[in-house]
Amino acid sequence: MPELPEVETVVRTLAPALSGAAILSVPHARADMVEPLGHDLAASLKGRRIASVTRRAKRIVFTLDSAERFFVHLGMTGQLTLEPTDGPRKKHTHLVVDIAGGRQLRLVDPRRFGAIVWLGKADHANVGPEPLSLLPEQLAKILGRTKRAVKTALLDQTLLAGVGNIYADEALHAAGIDPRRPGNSLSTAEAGRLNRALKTVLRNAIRAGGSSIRDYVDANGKRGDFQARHRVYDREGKPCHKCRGKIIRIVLGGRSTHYCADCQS
DNA sequence: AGGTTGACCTGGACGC
DNA sequence: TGCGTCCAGGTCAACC
Repeated sequence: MPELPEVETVVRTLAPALSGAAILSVPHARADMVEPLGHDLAASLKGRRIASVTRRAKRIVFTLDSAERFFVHLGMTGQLTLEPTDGPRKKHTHLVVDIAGGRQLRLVDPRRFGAIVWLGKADHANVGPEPLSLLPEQLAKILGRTKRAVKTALLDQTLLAGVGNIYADEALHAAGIDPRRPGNSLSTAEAGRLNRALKTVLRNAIRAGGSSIRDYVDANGKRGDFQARHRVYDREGKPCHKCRGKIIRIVLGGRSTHYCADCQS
């Protein structure tokens, strides 16, 4: 579900409420969703304060007053919300953190593709640069090193962090680039266009509060609006907004891929 | 070694 | 109504 704009929206709705807040206890943490396996999350969090809530890639990062960190990854169906302590607990609630002031931070994730990862003082591993602060020559270099389809390369989190299936398709459409093109076949100008398109699409999506296809909500339970402005994602058979061409759907690297047969080739 | 495929899960939409 | 099939904002490990 959640890509960079959705995760960023969750962070922005959580941070004001949680910065400086005290963690009272951890009444529930599903053991098989905590990494490293067997780590005692409750013991690590109890009595600490949350210094900040930030985003890195698709990860919601909590920094404690001890300078230790953990992050929540939402997988496909994760929802991280703030609820009143006495509010009803939804099915598939896998993490509950008691916060001072009668609030609970809760993770609901039916498919359980998400995770709660204790970092301690270690750094994030295996995540590429952030697309919102990427220079055009950096993107050109990243793509120039692979002959995989450019769409597939954009999804590789070790190359670029935070872009997922929706925004890869949307950015390639905005840049007018065929998603099947080998990464190393893009010209410098095309890489530059793609770099700009990624930033524009991601920023607009953040401004709209993300895309809610089915599950995604922010920390207050509110859905995003960006799905109404998708140009290609989930628009198979519909007309292209740019050229009236037909949006087609193919499978690339095992992922559903949408593009305009006319203005992206 | 780079690149592709299936597995991990639940639930909603669809067809019969 | 009730099955069975397919699909989904992500990421790994296991394979060619």
